[in-house]
Amino acid sequence: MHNLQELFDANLASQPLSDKQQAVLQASLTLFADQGFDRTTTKDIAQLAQVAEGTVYKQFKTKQDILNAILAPFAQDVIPQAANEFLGSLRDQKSLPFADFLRLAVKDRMTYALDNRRQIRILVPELLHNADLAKQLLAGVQENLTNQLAPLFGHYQTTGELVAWPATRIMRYIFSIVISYGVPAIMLGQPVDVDAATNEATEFLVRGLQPKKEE
Amino acid sequence: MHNLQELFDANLASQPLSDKQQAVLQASLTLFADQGFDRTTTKDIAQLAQVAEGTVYKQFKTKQDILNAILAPFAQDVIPQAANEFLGSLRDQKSLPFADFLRLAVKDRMTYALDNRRQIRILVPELLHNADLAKQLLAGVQENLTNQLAPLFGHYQTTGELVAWPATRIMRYIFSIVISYGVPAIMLGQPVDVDAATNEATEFLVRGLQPKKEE
Amino acid sequence: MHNLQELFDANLASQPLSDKQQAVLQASLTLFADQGFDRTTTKDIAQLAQVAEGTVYKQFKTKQDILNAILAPFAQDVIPQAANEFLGSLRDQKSLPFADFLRLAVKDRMTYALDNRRQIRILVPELLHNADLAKQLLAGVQENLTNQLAPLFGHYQTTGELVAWPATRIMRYIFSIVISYGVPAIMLGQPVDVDAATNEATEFLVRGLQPKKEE
Amino acid sequence: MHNLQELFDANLASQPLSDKQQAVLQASLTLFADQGFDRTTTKDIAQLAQVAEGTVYKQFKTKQDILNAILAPFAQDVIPQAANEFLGSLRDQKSLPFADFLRLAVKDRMTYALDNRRQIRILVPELLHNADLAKQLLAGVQENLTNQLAPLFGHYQTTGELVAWPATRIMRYIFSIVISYGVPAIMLGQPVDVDAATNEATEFLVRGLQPKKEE
DNA sequence: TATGAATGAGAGTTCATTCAT
DNA sequence: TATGAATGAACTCTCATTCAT
Repeated sequence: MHNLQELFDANLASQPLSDKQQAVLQASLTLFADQGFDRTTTKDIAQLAQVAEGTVYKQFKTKQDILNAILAPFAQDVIPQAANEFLGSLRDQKSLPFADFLRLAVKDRMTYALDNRRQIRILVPELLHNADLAKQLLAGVQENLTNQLAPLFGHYQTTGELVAWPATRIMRYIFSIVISYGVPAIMLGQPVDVDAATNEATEFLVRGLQPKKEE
Repeated sequence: MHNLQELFDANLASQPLSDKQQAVLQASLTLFADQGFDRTTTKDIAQLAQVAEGTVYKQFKTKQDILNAILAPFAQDVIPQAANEFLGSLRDQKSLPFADFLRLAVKDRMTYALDNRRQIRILVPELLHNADLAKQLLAGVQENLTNQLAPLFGHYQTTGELVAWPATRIMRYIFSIVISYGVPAIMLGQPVDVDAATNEATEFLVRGLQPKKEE
Repeated sequence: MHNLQELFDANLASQPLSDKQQAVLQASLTLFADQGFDRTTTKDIAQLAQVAEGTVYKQFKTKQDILNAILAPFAQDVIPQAANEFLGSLRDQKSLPFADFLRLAVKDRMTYALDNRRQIRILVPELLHNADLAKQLLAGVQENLTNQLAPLFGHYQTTGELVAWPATRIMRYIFSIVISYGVPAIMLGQPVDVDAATNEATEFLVRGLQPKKEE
Repeated sequence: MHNLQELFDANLASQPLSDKQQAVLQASLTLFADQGFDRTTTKDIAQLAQVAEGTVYKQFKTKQDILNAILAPFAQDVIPQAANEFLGSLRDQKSLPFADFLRLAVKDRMTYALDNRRQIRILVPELLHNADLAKQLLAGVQENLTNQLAPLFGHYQTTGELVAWPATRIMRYIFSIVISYGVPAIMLGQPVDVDAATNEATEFLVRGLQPKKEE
């Protein structure tokens, strides 16, 4: 399960949210992503969710709480969960050549990003205007990557398939290249050919991350 | 002149803007970047600019107009201008090895991004919630890069120093790697060692963009 | 039975009110007295009464109806009832010296006021913002006192123990002095030594209401 | 200047309040007194004051602030000021017989209460639901009376014109009798014949507060 | 009968914008 | 030109009341 949306839905199901409350969250997700949090009124949300405005406030005390309910899984559970899950499956395949591992990882993360376009559209502006959230998220990601990815990279560095750079640096490149292919979809809603993008991105990353002959 | 701020100032100077109007724009730039457009009130702007609220509306008919005055240079003139300027200087140095050219380009663009952190912080959320602006900007960048960079890349591809990929693809990689080094500064205001970052980024890009031996 | 609370409960018992409805009224009495009618929500009432919000509306069609159910006994039945009861017992003791009668009356009314602190706390603001209720109550009290107390005062005026003022004037002084000793309890919940207060109040009232030697 | 209204107005004049802001306060005073604070909407206030609703919030940040602006003078400055002023004038007339002093004091305070009916109507419900305000006010009054009235009473006790009770007890009787004559005006807006009421009240108080022959 | 989720009118408050000075 | 008091539409949020279960 790599889709934040699914985790999000699962999260909601774990709380006893009525159909109408679910509708409120779905409507909020859509509207916050399209228009931004500040440009979305609670009236808009109520209309799209087909409920009364008061209903919006039955589950969530404030409009900000709705945003939190949408973003909390990102900053707290969802990202690490997804990463663990993904990394768990990778660990069993250490025998894979680095290029194949990279292809899998790139495709996985690219799919993940595309599946959660709307959450990303909401998260990005929030990170820019909320330094606390930004630091919290960065710390979570940092810790997760350091603990989980460093060993994996270490393995491929030992086999001579991966350049001997710090895990953070390697991740920076993978992450930014993957994101760069997601931007048209996230920003403009344009469709992305995941397989083609994966191939292109992987091809470039493998070149850049392979040790040189003399290294 | 690679600093958008300078172009921006120059732009303003071309119009007859009083000192107070300049102060309004400076205050708006700061506040929009820090708190976001929607969370900045015209009262905030007036206070920071040390003018009366009515004065804000002497030059700009609406709050949105202030945003436009800040962002217009990006989407219309400033980016292409800067690119032209930069490219012009590069064209004279075609004899440079690709790695040196790349290092110059990376440092230039990284400095550029860092110098214009605040504008980027304003622009990004706006692009996410304003598809028109996004398309307009993308088109401008696209055209600029295609017309100006394609020949440059062609040159290095001819000399066998640059892999035979389309200009767009090459630019995507350069751009996303450069941006990845700017993120901590843009998002969190953390200082960046431009020289170290340039070296790291260039090292990786050169590896990834060099033709393989057998190519 | 001098406690309005008891009459109130008796009143309620005469109507077929379920335990839950009783709980609603008790909770309302407490909350209206502490926070005021307007600052008490039906949710507050439901929570304190340990019933669902809908249950509040089974017996009482509106929130205002609850207030009426609490205040009606005051304006209609309760005050006159209590007065009659009190006066009946006094009539049998006409032989009492005025000072002793006054002491009994003062203690009785002071106890009464203290026992019904909460109702008074609710009633006072309501009287200030509801001229009709105020007139209704005043008329009831006036009539009651005129009919019942005037003869009693007449008796003591005949015996030369009570100054020859109109019953209303005499009652005004008794009432306001009694109330003045109840204020700390009613307003601040501070305990009152009823016996000491009775003695003080009676001492002063007897001085003020005794005919002068030459009268 | 015994009218709280005048002190209040003076207070406002000391702040630079525009005509519209004054109108807002006047309208609030009227409406809070007539309907109660909670039953008065800011729309009501704006309409009566003939201003826009936003104007209500130019001087006062919240509706509660308007209430504070009306009540603050009572709890903080105005009551002590008025008392001092009154007491100062009395001190020069120590030679007055107690009965004449009492008549002056009663008339003064009765006029004061009647002139400030509306503030009292607002203050009373607020005191009942706001223990802090109640304590604050009580403390202020207590201190003021103790410091200023005790000596005055002491004087008349020395001359044998006033019973040897504590100042608090004496004040309690004066205050409650005066208030009792103000109630019809405060509660129902009925006119009061101040001179007649003063005579009645003074007559009773003098009887009750004169030392007995044998004392 | 009792529940509590749902309702929606209306409350307090904000803020971009206007305009008399 | 610059001011800032004034505006009023629109926002977030509350809460008395209803009604399907």
